[in-house]
Amino acid sequence: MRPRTGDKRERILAAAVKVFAEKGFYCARVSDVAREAGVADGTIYLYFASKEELLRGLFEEHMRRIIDEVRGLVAEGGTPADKLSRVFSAYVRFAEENPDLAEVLTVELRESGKFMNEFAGPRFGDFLRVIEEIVLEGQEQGRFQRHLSARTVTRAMFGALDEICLAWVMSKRKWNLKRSGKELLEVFLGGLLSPEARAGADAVAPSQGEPSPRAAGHPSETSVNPPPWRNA
Amino acid sequence: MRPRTGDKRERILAAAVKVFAEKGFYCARVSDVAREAGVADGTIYLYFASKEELLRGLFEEHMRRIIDEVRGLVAEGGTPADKLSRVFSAYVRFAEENPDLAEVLTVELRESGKFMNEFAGPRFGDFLRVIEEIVLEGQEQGRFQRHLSARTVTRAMFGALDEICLAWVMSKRKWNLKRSGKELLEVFLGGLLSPEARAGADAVAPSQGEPSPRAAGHPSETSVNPPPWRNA
Amino acid sequence: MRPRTGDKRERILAAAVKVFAEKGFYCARVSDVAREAGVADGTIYLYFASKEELLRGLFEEHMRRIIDEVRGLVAEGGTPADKLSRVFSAYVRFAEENPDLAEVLTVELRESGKFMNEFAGPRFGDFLRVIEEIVLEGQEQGRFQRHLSARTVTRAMFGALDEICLAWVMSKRKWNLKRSGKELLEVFLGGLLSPEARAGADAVAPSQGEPSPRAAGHPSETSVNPPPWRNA
Amino acid sequence: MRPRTGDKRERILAAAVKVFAEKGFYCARVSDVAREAGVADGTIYLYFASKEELLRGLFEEHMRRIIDEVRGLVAEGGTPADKLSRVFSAYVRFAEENPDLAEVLTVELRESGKFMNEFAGPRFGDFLRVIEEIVLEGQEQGRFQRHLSARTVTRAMFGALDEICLAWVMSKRKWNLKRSGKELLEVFLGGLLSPEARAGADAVAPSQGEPSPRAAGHPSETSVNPPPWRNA
DNA sequence: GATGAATGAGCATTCATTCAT
DNA sequence: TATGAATGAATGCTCATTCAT
Repeated sequence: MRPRTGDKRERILAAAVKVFAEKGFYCARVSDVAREAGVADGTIYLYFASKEELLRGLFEEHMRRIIDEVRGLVAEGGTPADKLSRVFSAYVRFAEENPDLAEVLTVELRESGKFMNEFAGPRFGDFLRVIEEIVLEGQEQGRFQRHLSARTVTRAMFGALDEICLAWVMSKRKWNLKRSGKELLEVFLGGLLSPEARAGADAVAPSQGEPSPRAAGHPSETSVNPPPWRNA
Repeated sequence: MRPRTGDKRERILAAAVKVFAEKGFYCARVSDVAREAGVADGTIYLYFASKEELLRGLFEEHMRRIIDEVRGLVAEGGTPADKLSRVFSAYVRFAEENPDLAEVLTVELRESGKFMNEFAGPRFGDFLRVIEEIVLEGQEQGRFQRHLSARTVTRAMFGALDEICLAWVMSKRKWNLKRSGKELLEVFLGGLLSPEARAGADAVAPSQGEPSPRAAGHPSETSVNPPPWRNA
Repeated sequence: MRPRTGDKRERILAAAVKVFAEKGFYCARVSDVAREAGVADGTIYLYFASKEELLRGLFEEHMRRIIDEVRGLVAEGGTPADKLSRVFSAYVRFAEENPDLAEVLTVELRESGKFMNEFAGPRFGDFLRVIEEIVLEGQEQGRFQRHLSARTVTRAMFGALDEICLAWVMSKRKWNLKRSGKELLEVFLGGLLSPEARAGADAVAPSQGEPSPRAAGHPSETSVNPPPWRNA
Repeated sequence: MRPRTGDKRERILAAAVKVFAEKGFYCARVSDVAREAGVADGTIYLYFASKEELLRGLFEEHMRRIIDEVRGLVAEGGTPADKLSRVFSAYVRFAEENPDLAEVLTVELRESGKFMNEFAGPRFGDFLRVIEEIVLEGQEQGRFQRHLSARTVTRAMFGALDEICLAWVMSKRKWNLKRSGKELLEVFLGGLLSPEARAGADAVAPSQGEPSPRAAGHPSETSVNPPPWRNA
């Protein structure tokens, strides 16, 4: 019944994600987005004040969703390691399911400090804070090493995850991203867990459950995980 | 009136680093670079075929230097952990000493996959390969966990380091980057080292030399390491 | 304020004719054409892909019209001499009525062989072919001398007509072009007609109707037909 | 012994002819001319004040030679028809021997009225005047039709000759230009000669000396004189 | 004289944004 | 609301010309 008023805004945002991912924000023309969305150029300005506002809108919209989802995952409880595990999985799944969006958020987030500071910053900070709280919780519980800066570790985890996802997107999705996410989690937990926690049952040992996994290591691995670079 | 410092090509490259870092590649005007370099607009085109070639030149030039330096560090020998330690330190020092360049390399490296694949790719791949070889060596020696994908770990390390450095640059260098680099190394070695290696003397235990450092963790730490986000 | 006369594309083409005639294609700036047309610079690019395409468009448009008109004149029938007479008259009238256009077509047609061959060539060839057919017809009927190359004669007629018109245009229209056209026709028919045809009634004897016209020749003539050169 | 001071000027002029013929005056770069001449860009400015002066110099130089040559031919005496015959032959030979120069003089002479009026005009006028005098002489002697404007006829002859030569140059010299020149002369004399002169022995009847020349006319002719247009 | 690196005015073209319909 | 033709400021790049060597 509703004449899909909201629909058009969504179509524009979706088109923007696709076009920005393809050509980059600066190379993308507003008319490209309009064509992709099936609306007139001018129509975009009924919903967004400018091309930059369109990017900001895109950011706000999706980051809110992502943060909400991550908060939900954290609220499910469990050990901090469990929570991190869920967050890593969610992040990877998100990138797999929305590669264009992942690319835009990842790449454009960095383009221009001005941009980032002006509006990407706040939301992005919220996102990092949610993760940081998990790390802090782990440190308070004595499960994570206390002498590490939670902030640094958090940002590092984000950087690592983000880089892996970007590499995966840019390489045209040529390898198993889920598995990479699990390895990442394993590495970070390995580095984070305190000796006591490590001795206990807390550790999430993803691939260690399989006895003598892949003893030969990298040779066979190559076919499983094609190099993130070497795109040619 | 005209500064005679250094070769004109170098002056242009240096100016490009500064201007691109300030405004981003797309927002920077060629005439901005020219003014910064103290040359006429046209002069830039005597050394670079286009604005894009200027960026490419900047990339080539500096990546080569960085890779050479890293290779030198690796050639100094020692355990893989030692090598990683030196690489992490060098990377951090590089970012500290060339924040503008670090920002440009980091940010523009991501802008547009086309871009990356065309010319950033090769050099960037070389860089990653050098690190990957350290990881592979560690795995072959049984010091690093064999079941992890060296490629994934390598890319994750780069992503983490890069993110930390970018955060530091963007936050106007408000905290001790060297220390963050050491923590990063500790986390990754913690996740990488095999149980046997961990038991031995191989582990680089950066902050563990100080007995129970900063048991209170984050509260006091906050003032030491201001948040990487929260730029205001 | 904005003149609504005619279609915008037409206005731009008309402006281009005027500006190109005044300053020549290469010296004319696109913004000159825009100002003359009363549109914004960018508007021109809604109708023509480039400055060069604007010239091509101008060519196509007018040559088509001219060729159609000449074809119509030929279709009216009569002896080949009659047809040539009509074509010569039409050409002269066209130059008189569209001096700017005549100048552009004439001058730019020659500028650069690349140019000519690429797009002026086809239409221009069509134009010449129409005339050549008249000459061939005359030769077949035995009215025109058969040993002459129809092609050479055709091209010579075009060159002569064109030169006369250009001289007239460049001299600021200072003399009677129609009369020059008639003389030209007379000269060419004099050279073309076969002895038999000349003896018959076929010859168009333009000024011979007037008994011993202007026996004194050039002295008095000078004031009637000011020199085509000597523009001052 | 002379260090060839004049030599360099000649080399530059020759290079300019070649380059201007290839790319046209406006598309040719001064550095193209310099490279072709084997001198530095700046050197050109030791001999010519500007790019335009270079063109003007080229014009002056060659037109003077041409005019002198034509004057010499006229001074050889004979009937006006003989003189015209020699002039036509010389013009054609000139184009055959200097196609690049012919193209430049022909094409650039027309590009831009400003150009022509400012400096090409005078020399070009001299050239035409020499021919006009032949025509006037013929009219005074009663050999050429008196009622025709000598000026118009002269300009027409030039236009026709010029057009034929240009077509020949542009078509990559694909046919016999000398023969076309002879036909042109024949046509013009045919149109010019007064009935009395025609009856006498004055007429130059180029191909009529050969009995029943080419009775079949144009069919076989096609292979002799490939079409001036139809470049493809 | 000769050079060619450097200059910077000039211009074609793009594209975010507007607004009459 | 929606349109898309029109706008015109903005900018990468060219190239004739200069001048220190």
